[in-house]
Amino acid sequence: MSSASPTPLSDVALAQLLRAHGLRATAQRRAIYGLFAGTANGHLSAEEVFQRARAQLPELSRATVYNALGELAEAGLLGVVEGPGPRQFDANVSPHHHFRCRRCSALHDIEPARIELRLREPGFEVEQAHVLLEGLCPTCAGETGSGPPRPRPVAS
Amino acid sequence: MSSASPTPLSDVALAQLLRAHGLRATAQRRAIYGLFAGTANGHLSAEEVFQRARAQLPELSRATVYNALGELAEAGLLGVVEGPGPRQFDANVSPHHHFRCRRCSALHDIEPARIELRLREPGFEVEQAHVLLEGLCPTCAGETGSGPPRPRPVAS
DNA sequence: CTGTCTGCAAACTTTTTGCATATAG
DNA sequence: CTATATGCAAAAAGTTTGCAGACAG
Repeated sequence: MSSASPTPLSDVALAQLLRAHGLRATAQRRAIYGLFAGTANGHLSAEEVFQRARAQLPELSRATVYNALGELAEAGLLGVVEGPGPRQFDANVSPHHHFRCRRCSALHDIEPARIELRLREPGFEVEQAHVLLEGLCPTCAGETGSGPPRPRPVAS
Repeated sequence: MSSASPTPLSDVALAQLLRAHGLRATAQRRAIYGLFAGTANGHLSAEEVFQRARAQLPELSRATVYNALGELAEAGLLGVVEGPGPRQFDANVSPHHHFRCRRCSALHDIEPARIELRLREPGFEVEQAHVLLEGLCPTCAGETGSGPPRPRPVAS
């Protein structure tokens, strides 16, 4: 979780990806989307994107960040995670779920294949499901409450 | 869904409920919580609460509404639903899930019993699950795309 | 009475918008 | 060259806060 950036994706590749999705490959969009390509399954808020991207493009404005993120999300290149606090944008576009540990506060990605979900309610046509599970992760479940509860700050 | 208000709850009952939860039974809180008691499983935003409650208490201010809603939620009398757009407060405190129709934007409550959910991931101890389903509700699924797609603004 | 709650207004955070300029294709 | 994207700044939307006065208990 510390520095897993398995897909540094070249500027050229970024540009091609953007254009393949009907977006002009501007420097701003390349920088912004590049952040996600280099952040594995990281979740970033608009403000975080703004701060990081501005390191490369000091002229960058928030409006552009919001525009770009919205366009990237609409193009299907980014996922959006709503919740308490600011909207989070997610490099992981493939549908997936989350597990939050009530002890260490870590947020784990859960692959859809790992979850068995069925709605027994006639008439409703389910197209997508967002599941947030809460409880104890393997690590914290192992430490049988003997250790002190670690309220890990925020991390991800 | 139109006017199911099975529990009009008297002012006295409201006051007792509030005090039972450690909150002073002020006129504002009675009016605000009364809205929910009369709204079955309705979801209301802070602004909607403000508008409706002000009908009874013209002096009511937004700050008080936000304060009261926060206190009611913290006291366990209201649930909070985060999502796109404003925070929604929920009269239904018992754990349950939601289904949002992508056509009419309505938010339906789904009882936990209606959902079959299992995590096939060893080590994780699930204690709670929050499921948000998206798709077509019975009404919109019935209108087989023949009717014009109604991107109903916001309504709820 | 006393501590909590309210109303007001202002600040704050997050996101959107209008318009002139810059740039991708 | 032309349509689209950017930057700036201001506004909109949602929420929180500080403080003097009001009210529940």
